[in-house]
Amino acid sequence: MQRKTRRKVTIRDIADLVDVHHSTVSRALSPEKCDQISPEVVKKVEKAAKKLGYYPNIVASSLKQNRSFAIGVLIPDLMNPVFPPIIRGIQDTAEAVGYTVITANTDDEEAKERDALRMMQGRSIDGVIIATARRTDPVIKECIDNDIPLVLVNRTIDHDGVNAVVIDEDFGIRAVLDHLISLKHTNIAHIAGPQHTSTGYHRARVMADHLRVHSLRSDLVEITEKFTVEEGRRAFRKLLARDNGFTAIVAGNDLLALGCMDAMKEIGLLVPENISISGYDDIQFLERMSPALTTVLVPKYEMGSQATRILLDMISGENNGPGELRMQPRLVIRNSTAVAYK
Amino acid sequence: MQRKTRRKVTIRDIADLVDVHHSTVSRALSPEKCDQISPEVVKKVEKAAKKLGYYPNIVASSLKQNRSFAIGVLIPDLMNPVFPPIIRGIQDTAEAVGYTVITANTDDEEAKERDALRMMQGRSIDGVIIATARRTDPVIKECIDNDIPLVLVNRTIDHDGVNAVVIDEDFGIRAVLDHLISLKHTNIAHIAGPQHTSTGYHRARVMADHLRVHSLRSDLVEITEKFTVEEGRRAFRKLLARDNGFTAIVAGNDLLALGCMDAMKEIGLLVPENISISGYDDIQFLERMSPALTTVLVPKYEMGSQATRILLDMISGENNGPGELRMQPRLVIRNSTAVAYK
DNA sequence: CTGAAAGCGCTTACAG
DNA sequence: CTGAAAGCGCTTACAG
Repeated sequence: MQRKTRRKVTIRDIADLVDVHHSTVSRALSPEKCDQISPEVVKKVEKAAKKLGYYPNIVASSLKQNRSFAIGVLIPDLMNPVFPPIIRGIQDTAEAVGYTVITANTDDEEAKERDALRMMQGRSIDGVIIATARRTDPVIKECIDNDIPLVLVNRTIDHDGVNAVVIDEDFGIRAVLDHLISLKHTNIAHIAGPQHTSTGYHRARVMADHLRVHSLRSDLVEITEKFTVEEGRRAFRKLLARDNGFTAIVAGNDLLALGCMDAMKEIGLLVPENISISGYDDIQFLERMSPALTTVLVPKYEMGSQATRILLDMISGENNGPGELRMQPRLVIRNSTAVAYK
Repeated sequence: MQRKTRRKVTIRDIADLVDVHHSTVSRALSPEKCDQISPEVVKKVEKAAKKLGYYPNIVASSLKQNRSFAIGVLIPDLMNPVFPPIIRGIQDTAEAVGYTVITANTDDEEAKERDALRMMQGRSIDGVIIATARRTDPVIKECIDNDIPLVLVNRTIDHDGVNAVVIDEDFGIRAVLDHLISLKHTNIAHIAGPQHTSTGYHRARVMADHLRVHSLRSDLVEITEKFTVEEGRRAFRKLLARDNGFTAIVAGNDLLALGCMDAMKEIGLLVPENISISGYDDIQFLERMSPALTTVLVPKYEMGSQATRILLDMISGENNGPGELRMQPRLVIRNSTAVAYK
């Protein structure tokens, strides 16, 4: 019954079977053009297509149309738990309208970013979602110059003129601070994320602003180079060596917070008894940890799907100019924060 | 300086610049064929390519060669923490040799699996890695019939004749059981994964075999429909309602174990004081949970990269026949298991 | 070592 | 409503 290496069935096979020209088959099978073809022919073509097990060669169609119905996604690292939900949001939204998504990990290295983008351009992607933006980012600038439809997610760049889906950092940081202040904390430290990222930078800035508004110290800050557990650990030790006059820490994200907790454990400090700590992002399973980390929930899946919607609109020319979509985060209070001990 | 909507530079642009035929350019730029071209011409072509910012149109090349240098990956759900490391292993290995990977979530639904595979075939993928296998799987059968190079990862099918990278379940389960037996547990329950998956099925079978070898009860089993926290919770309650004579549980994977722990917490049972529990997979952050879950570490990243290596060999015709690569897991003892209380 | 031609499977003006 | 032709950007026998 089944031949070895069966040749793929093409539009021409259908044309032969129905006895029309293959261009007619192409039209009959196209949702936009099938109304140019008589209903009877359409029906016959559809039947033949089904019978032969036809499915379109997207590669051929891409080449001709110079669009691929694929979008690219650049993330630092899939194994960082913030990203899977974002990507799932992207995939679900893109696939719902027949788009394929290609993701690449850049490990925050500019070279990998460039390579990934090259590859994606070689595959004629119709647009790209970038979660790896640095505040001034030559790769993104290049995308803009090359007119690749583009939306940033989570992080953004300093210049505007580009679509981005980000978090209302002011709201998020203020929620944490108000929470800590209500717990009588007056010396609040900040383990800041990398300052070349908008998230690291803005959270730190907003922190300082609000501390000043409350007339609290704003100099208990340690800056990290990466949003990782190890960097959080390192920064905590450094901060503590410099000044131990704080009772609470606002970490730039959850991984940094976990690193701080590791460092505290090592030297016998208790959370929250000695020091309260909060994270940012609300990655999976935080509620099961010991102690369960208080954090700012970032709507990851929704950011992914919103970014995709915007990108798809750009691709179809329906997007009305670049802008920033600012999503609302939400404070999630768990038991890593408690009343200040002194 | 920069024109709006610049036309992409093609092989013909280079040909014009160097003043050779575009087929010569194609050969000069091809690693395999550039030795058919005089070194001077190769050099000139390369220079021109660089100058013009040329990068190949993979879509066109795919269409002609009927291969795409892309592979597909089918997983149930990116947000399940087992999969990111597997995928990262796949991506790193594939990208190192110039391949692109396209992943799709199937949510364990056959229809989505079919759709995803269709899409991938439409994109002329050169092969596919499947992490969603059921023991008898019509979709996989279809792939085999269609001669799509294929390797299964993590789960496999009952029939052989297909490449698969799996875990040595016998070794893994035995390690857990020996550990629990050494802690004086004699009534050991099993929260089994779905029996239509090879992992769920084999772990349960191996469990029963080894319990019998030790002359222990092997009837304390509750089967789940999905590898999820919620199913673990449900199964635990059901098991407990039926028979409470156990002091330890071997869960079919980590998520099921977490579900059991949730259920225990709800009714005031302590882990490990009242009941010891172990998981399987060793997903991220287990060591930070309370209690930290004892589990069987599955080398996820390595499984991904091995599966990819095998697939790439199949694609290039270097694979010597189908076979099962069985990876060694490793018991990780944490504090969810302790000496039996009675 | 290089060129000219054909073709991969589609889509789309252009006719009629 | 349908057909014939051209072409998307490559690759690759076939010549020479």
